[in-house]
Amino acid sequence: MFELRVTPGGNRPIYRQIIDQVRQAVATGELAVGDALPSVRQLAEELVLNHNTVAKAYAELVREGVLDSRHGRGVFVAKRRRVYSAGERKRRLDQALNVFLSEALTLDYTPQQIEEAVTNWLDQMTTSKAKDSEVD
Amino acid sequence: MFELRVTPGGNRPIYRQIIDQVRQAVATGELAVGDALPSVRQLAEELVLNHNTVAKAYAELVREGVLDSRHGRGVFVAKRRRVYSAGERKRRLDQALNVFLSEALTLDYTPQQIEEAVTNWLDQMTTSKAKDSEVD
DNA sequence: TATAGTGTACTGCTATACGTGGTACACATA
DNA sequence: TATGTGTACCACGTATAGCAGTACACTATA
Repeated sequence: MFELRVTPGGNRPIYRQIIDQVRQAVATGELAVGDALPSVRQLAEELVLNHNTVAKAYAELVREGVLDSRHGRGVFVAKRRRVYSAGERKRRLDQALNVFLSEALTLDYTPQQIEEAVTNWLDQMTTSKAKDSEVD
Repeated sequence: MFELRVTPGGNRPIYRQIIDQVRQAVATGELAVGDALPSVRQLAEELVLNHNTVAKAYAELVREGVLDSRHGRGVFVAKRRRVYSAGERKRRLDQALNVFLSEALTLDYTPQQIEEAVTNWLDQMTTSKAKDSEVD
């Protein structure tokens, strides 16, 4: 079962935390294509949040192509699809990478340690569930 | 010479962009220990910003241990030092890594492509200038 | 000593983001 | 018909981002 945890008052906004965790769950295969997510109000009640906050997170995930929403039915994990142009896609990766590496290097981790951490996480995230991902 | 570029109205706050770029410049060695940074007002004028915005970015970098500020003299690249406990340090790395990987995987990059991108950037960032970093 | 440049700390103001609370409507399903 | 769904509002309070201006203490240099 898909579990979500959230910490209000953290450095990261609540709806962002939801986005991060859903992204990760989809990436690892913990949530498979077609799986239903908890309804807006149900998840809001679980996490003691306002339903608008949950809806905001879901809406962004739909915009990103991670989720599909069907009016009156619920929200579901979407079939993999590209929502950004090639340039925009690369631009977003570069920015994310730049932010991450600057942070890691500032924390005084060595390049070796960083590469190792990345590899470990990727292994951990992708070996848990088999996934078929065809990419150009 | 150390150059900075900033885009207002972007998804990332201006003072954050300054922080990111200074972090990166220090990490790559483009800015060496002891180097002076542009003064608060000078940089503010260059970037057409308020000096408070620059001061805010510098203040955070001082808090992180990246910069030293000497009253009446200026701000300088600090000698490497740890400002976080071991636990906090790891916690921050994990969060940064989680955010980055979720983003990259959502963008539909494969683990192989991600590892390659990380390696390339680290090479590019660290081969430009030699750095001595002793880590436990 | 006087002056200029430095970091720092305020106050006030505007705009935006975040989150809550409530209401309402259209859709789907049993 | 009744219930649960996504979605779209509005109002409100709080926090963050950024600008503008002012002020003060420090440092260096003429």
